[in-house]
Amino acid sequence: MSQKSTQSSLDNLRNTRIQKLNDLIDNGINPYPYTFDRTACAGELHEKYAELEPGSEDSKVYNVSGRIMAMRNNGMFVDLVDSSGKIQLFIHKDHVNEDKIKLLKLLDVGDILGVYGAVRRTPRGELSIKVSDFKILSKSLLPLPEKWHGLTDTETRYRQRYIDMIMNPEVRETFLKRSKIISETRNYLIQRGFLEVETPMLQPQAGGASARPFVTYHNTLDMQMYLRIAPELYLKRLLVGGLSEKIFEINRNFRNEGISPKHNPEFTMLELYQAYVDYNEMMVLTENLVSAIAQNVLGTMEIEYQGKKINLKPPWQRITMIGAVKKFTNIDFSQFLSAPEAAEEAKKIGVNPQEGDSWGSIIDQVFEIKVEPHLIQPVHIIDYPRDISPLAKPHRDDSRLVERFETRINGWEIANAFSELTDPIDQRRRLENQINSRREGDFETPVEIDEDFLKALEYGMPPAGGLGIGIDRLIMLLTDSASIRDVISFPTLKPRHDNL
RNA sequence: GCGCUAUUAGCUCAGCCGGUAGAGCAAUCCCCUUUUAAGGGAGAGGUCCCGCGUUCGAAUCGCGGAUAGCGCACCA
Repeated sequence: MSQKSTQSSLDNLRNTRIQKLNDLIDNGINPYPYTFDRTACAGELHEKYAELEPGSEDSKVYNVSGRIMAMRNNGMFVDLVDSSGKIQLFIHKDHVNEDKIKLLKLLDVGDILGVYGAVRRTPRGELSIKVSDFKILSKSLLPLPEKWHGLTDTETRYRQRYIDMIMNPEVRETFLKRSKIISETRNYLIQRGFLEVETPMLQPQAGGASARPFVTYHNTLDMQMYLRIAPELYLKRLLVGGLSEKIFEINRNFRNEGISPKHNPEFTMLELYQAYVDYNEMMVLTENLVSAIAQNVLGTMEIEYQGKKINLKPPWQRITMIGAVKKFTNIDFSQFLSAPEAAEEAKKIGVNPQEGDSWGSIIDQVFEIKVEPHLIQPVHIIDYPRDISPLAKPHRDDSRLVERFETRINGWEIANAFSELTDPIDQRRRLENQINSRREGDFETPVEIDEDFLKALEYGMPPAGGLGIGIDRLIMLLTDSASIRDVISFPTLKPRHDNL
């Protein structure tokens, strides 16, 4: 077998570039220098010289840097891209030292280049930099995907997000918006007196939600630990502590469950608590927060998601859960108060609850199947059954219900909020009931009570409204992204053991 | 976890009634030189995802596996 045939095509492409790298070094050039004195970016120049006439030029020299994305006419024309946009370079032997012109053939698409030159608009109208000198800032050894079709392979896009970002400007745009959405959220809350806090991700028991946790182990403490499924129980402890009457946390939760276009094992949650208010206040806060983010990041409250127009302008519609179910199924579950009766009614419309499911759980199942798909425009679904909401305060007018709402947009649960349960005796009873009704193979219900959380409540927690917003899904909506993987820079994937 | 679909050159894709692979782009060399997916020419580049099987012969058919996407289940 010849030596050549043992090399892959990629190896050959890479070796060609390594040869160029060595040629640069032989010419006394460091292909990986330390700095470049950048004085302008592409977008800035396009803005500044928008009025420059074709064929004319300015005398001011700028230093611009970025990645080479295309080369035409043997390097005479180069497309240079930085985070602000693209600008064409005009590298002509009349304006550049002869030795430097020779170096042009050692450049490749993908290299990071710094250039010095005046701005000029070509006779054909393309704003360009008439390069007088250039400096290689990083020699690229691996070829980028072709310029026309770009990178479309979903697996490579997610595994090597950096290529995805280089090739697909809309991907950069999405992550830019993600960053803005999160900082707008922070700004909004901080401006209104909320204090940002951090609570444990590594917890001795995973509480505050119903989900299967990731299990890990601490060696020195010699104990099993869990990655948090929610920060709720710790944030409430802080409310007991009185650190601030308004607190929030934006951070990761981890749930050891299925992966789908709407679920990633680690995802970002906003949870906030405000003392002395109830869930009514949380509804107002939710719609004001979400609509303000849309306005500030997108410049509009009217968005379009996968072809569906959604208007985020407050106020948002409110409907009780039982009322919503009645509206779409004609079944009034307030007339069927026992679980067997409710199950009977559910079966009539093709929803089949499991034996032993509670009244509230049956309504929830009917809601999910029969109502949820219709809720495209923002709507607060209020007053949930008590038995599926162990952390919410009983409804002041109806003991079977709690003061809880979930905000639906595009059918998705975007927010979940309650008048928080602050009665330590009731809270203990609810958590005990939950544990007692735990079924075989249920990995989602905690095995034991978080005694310290109950102890904290016994010291006295102020009445409070609490709100959780799934940030990734909100970002999906605001960026028109079909998959949660499109808004998480490195989504969870199985590692590959081949060479990809 | 189950089902469906996909996996061929660095990238984007053809080829799939079984006869041991093709294009465009990129890369290399030559020509041209104010281009915009620049143009013209030449040559090169492949474990057809992996394994086993059927067959005279498998990229193509069968079985098993890997990874991904989508759907279902679980959930936010």
